Amino acid sequence: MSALSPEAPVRVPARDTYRHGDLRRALLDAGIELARGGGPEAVVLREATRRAGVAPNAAYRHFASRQDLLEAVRLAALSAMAQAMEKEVAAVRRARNSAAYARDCLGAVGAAYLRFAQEERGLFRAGFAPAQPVELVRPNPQKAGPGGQNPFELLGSVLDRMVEAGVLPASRRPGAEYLAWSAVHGLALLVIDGPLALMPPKELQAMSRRLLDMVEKGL
Amino acid sequence: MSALSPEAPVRVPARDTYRHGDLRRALLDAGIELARGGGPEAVVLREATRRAGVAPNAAYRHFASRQDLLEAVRLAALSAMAQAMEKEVAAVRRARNSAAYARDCLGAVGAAYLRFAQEERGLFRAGFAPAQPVELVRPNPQKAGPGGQNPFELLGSVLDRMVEAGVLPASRRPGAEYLAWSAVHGLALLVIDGPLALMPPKELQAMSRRLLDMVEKGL
DNA sequence: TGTACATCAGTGAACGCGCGTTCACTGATGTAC
DNA sequence: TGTACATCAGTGAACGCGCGTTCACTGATGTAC
Repeated sequence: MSALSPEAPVRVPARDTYRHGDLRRALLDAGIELARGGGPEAVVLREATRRAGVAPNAAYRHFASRQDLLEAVRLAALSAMAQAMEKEVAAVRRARNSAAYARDCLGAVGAAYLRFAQEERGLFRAGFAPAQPVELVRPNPQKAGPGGQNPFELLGSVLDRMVEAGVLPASRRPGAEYLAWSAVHGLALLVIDGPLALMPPKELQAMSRRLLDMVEKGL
Repeated sequence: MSALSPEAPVRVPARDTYRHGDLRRALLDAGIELARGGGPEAVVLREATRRAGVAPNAAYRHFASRQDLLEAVRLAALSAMAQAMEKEVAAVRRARNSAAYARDCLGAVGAAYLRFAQEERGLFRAGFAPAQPVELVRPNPQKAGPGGQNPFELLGSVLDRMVEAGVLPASRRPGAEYLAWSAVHGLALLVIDGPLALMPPKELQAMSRRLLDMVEKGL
């Protein structure tokens, strides 16, 4: 990944004026790229300004602190994740009965989550960099996908659909998102940071399917 | 936690000689205490030497680098965790039939894992600080509990017991530890770093039980 | 339509920080004779 | 039992590092008259 290489070509915007244009966006983009390459701890203010071709302190016109920039990156990461999930759910074919469809949607959400964790390891980690924990579950347009739902809400919708389709007893619905989330989140972390990092992709695929199966059956 | 407070009383060993005695042990203990208070990133070489009452570079007689110290702390953390798990499993009463007993043991392993994560948040995080991912699953006496098994092996033993008791079909045994681990690990992380941090302990308890239930049913 | 002026996005230089790590050293310990 | 000497655990001083952040500034922009 070029974001990781020390001599990565810095994209200097070649300004005609010393006014940047949209420095906030440029810093955020740089921050996202940094997170993509090295997770939350790679989001370094000075490096972001370097990539934007600007003096280090210029960042303070747009972000109150390094933490503030990181927070913006976090929201962007969650939004990207929501987008990936929406896309995967949208691709589920509606042909069969509603029960099977609802189940497939849950599978799609889980699979998208796991895929995102693997393909965007750095962003995934940045998305869960501890800030104030309250917010993660509340609606927030900044971390939503195109459909306006954040990852957590997307999972909730899919579970609702399962209740409607009669696949999930309504009595078991409350809190079910935490159970499903736990299982998938745990696997994601064991894969990207932990002992499953070396498992061949084939087996990993199978493991993911088994896990989603377990969740569905166990919910 | 006093380890976090900046003016924590530094325990100076009051050496009679300038020879320390067991500096390696003292540095390791300091490192563990640091991790306990602030997770892996709080394991700072200089601070460890400060707490041991020794010059910063003295650490290099016993650890090749900061990373090396952190690694030792990681093994200690996993060992502490194994110990907690062993204790909890040992406390399960054997009275009832073997099937119920096997199931209870799995519950005990999971519950101990979750409790350790909550009560020893920093150590827990240090235990999973990414190093070389291979090792986590292989036997290693340094991360074992008194019984000689590391956390992963403990989980495996309990699952074996379930197969013997006829609670878990043998065909589903291979890889089952990853499924169970994923679920519990995910919940642990959502609780200590994530959105479940604010959930009242009562509800958390219930959530844990539901999760372990899901695992057992879904395996 | 032209000018004066407030606004504010960026500059340049500097700060203090604590970190990990290296160097050449000193002085206690244990062993060989 | 006493002495010479190798060993090696700790010292003291210093290094370069990149970081986040603050200061007083400069110069382009947009607005009011």
